[in-house]
Amino acid sequence: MTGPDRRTIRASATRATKKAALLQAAAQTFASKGYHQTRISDVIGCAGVARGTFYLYFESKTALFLELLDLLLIELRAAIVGVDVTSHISVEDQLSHTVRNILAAVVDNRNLTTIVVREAACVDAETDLRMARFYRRIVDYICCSLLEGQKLGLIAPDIDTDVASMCILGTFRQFMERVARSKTPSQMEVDQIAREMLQFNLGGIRARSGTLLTNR
Amino acid sequence: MTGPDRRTIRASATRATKKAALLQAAAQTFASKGYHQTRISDVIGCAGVARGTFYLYFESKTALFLELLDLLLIELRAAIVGVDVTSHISVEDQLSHTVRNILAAVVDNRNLTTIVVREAACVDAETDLRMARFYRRIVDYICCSLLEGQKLGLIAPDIDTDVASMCILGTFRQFMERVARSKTPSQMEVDQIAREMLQFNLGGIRARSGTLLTNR
Amino acid sequence: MTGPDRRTIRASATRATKKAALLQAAAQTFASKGYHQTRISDVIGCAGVARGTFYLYFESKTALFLELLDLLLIELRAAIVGVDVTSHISVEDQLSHTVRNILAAVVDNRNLTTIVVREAACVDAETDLRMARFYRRIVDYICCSLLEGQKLGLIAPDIDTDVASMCILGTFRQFMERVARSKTPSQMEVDQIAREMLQFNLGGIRARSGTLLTNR
Amino acid sequence: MTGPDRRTIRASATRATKKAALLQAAAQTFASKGYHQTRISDVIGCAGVARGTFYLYFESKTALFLELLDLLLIELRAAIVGVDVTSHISVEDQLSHTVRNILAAVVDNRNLTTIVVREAACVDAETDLRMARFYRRIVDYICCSLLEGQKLGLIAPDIDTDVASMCILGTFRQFMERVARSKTPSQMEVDQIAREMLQFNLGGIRARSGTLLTNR
DNA sequence: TATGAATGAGTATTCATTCAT
DNA sequence: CATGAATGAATACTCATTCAT
Repeated sequence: MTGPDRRTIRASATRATKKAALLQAAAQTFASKGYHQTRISDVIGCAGVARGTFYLYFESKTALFLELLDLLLIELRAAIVGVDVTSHISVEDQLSHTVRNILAAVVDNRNLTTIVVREAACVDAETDLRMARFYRRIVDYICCSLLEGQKLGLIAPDIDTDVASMCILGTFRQFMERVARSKTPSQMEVDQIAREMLQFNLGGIRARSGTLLTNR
Repeated sequence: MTGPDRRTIRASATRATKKAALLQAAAQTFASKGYHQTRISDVIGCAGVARGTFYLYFESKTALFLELLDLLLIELRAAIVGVDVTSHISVEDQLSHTVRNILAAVVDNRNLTTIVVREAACVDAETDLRMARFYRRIVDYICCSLLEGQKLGLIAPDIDTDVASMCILGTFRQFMERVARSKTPSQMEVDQIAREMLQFNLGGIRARSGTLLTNR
Repeated sequence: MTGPDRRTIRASATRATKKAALLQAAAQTFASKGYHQTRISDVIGCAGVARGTFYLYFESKTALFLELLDLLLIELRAAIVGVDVTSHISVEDQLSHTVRNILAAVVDNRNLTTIVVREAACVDAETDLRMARFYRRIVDYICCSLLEGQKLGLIAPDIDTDVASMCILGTFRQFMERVARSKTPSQMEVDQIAREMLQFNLGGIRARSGTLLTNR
Repeated sequence: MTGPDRRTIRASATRATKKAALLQAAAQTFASKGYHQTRISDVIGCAGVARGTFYLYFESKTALFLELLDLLLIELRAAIVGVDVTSHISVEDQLSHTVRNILAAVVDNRNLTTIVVREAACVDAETDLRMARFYRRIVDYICCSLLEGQKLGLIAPDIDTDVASMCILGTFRQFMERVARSKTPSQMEVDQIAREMLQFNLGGIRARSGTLLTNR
């Protein structure tokens, strides 16, 4: 009676486990050896799974990469929370929270970040496209937010929102790069970076009245 | 007949020509198809050179990539001119000039930029290392400059120079990414971007007195 | 509940059904895609049976083919009825009947014919052997019949029975080939072919008195 | 001066040699082990050539098969010579010559015949198509010839040329099958078979006046 | 019996590199 | 210097078969 149910449950549990194991193994191997240097053997060896089994869960090596890519992009999207100007929480605090979220997502997915930062563009036309689309959307989103801010009088009207959004994205990507390359930063470091990155970007979109730097 | 000199000259002329042709061909092909999708056949076909000849000029496909990488890094290094605080030209004007230089170098070497931005990290341990080193040096350089600025009282002392330099590099890299992906921007666009990027970054390292953005 | 008998019966009924379904599915798939292009998945998918179940009924893919092969060979053997010279029915009428039988068997088993004609020789050493043996027996049988006919004075003694039997088999095999390749011929067409094929073969073993064809 | 010429000559000689060696090796291996059981390793091992070299001369294993197939078909086509009714040589002698030619071509290309007879239909859609087309053309050719013969009064008008041409082709194909399966027949045997096969087929298209066989 | 997830041996093809000419 | 035919190591993917449930 409980036979089939149990079997089904166990089976699907195994299924989930196997796929997770493969994703985990791939994340590790891709991150340490790079996509092109990684052989299917490496992944299945690391996951403790037979060769054929791999293709039970993934159509191809590329498809596997794509799933990993999506995993990170989903995390990042989730971390990006828009600002609610009607909220009683100050915009800066909201932004502070979002920045911390994003940096945390990057740090928490160090392997994925490494993979994405280093190889998303050179695995495949598809992965390249997906990354480009992702970043374009982010830039567009930031740009729209800035324009909105200008309308609301929160941001100086003489800011080139196009360039500013590009710069802001750049600062975040450089952080991703840094995480991908250095050892995982401590929570304290991340907090400090979040704070300073936010300040830097806020400064970047602040009104350009007068020059701060002068050599006389 | 007229002696070895002439032959040598002609030969070395040809030599230079062939190598240049191969580099040019590789830059094009790598930029359009990507390093891993590019076959030696593609390069020699495009350069009009025989297969064996390729290996007279380059040790390997990787070595070829490395040379291209260096070409761009040299250009970029050349474009980066430090600020002379004793000069009669204002710091901001000097910076403005440098930024314009850098952006121009990027735009002028669009193919190389594309290649480097997309693949430097996933060709090889060596290329990866070289890129990392290059960017690390830049960050260090910026960081030192900022510290210097703080010492001179040009930059607010509460700036985290570490994070700020990371952000600044990020803004430049995002521009490289943009050039790699979009059509070549016009001179006017580049000028506008240079101006705004500089302002953004200057804003980022400006004293954080009071918040600019507030929703009350 | 009502005892083991019923269950057994039902089970064996299912057994017969499943096996028949698999044979049927295989006949179709092999005929349309060819043995080597057909995957076990295709067969079980078409038969609506689980993968493991397949191996309850057939030892291997080859064994399945062998069973299909046998099905056709049995049909063909059944269709071949020897001539009874003591019968009151004329030899030609008996032959006519047999030819019609054979052609009908071929047409009625179009899928099997297609498979056997096209692939029996290249599936396996075993299938190849079995086909060769089958055809050799047929040739031997025809040959013996012809020798018998010669002894009885029904067939001219100057006929090379070896070659003639080869030719006769050839005409039948060409018909099999034709059925395998074209659409199923109508009953009328088959009858016409049977009549003409018999006449052709009878003509082939007729006494070679004089040449029929002459260009003077 | 004679440098490049010689090299070219030698090179092309080697080229021709290598390709011929591969074709020869493939003919042997395919004939003895069958197309599907033959590995590229078998062919290159037998030809004494490196793996990559194989693909210098053939696009794929299938393409190799196709070339072998064409080799036989060309030989066979060349062996088929039409009858010239205005010639001073009797039609029967002309036919006799052609039949001998065809059988000789089959025997001389025993390996190819074996391959084609056994596998042409199950290698590929393309090979299958090519074989079908070849045989269809032959049948059509025979059929047209028979119709011509009927017009000229050389062949009885009550012959179904469609069926007769099918039968005739069948006799030849059965000979091919026989050569593919048995040891190479001696010249004498082939001559005998040619003579008898011709007589058989001539008998098949002779006027059906009266029955030869009768059991009373 | 029935199932279908797991297995892993098996192979055609690619392509960077070499080297005889 | 120049050539391009030859090389062969390297690898993703398939699919018949098994076996735990």
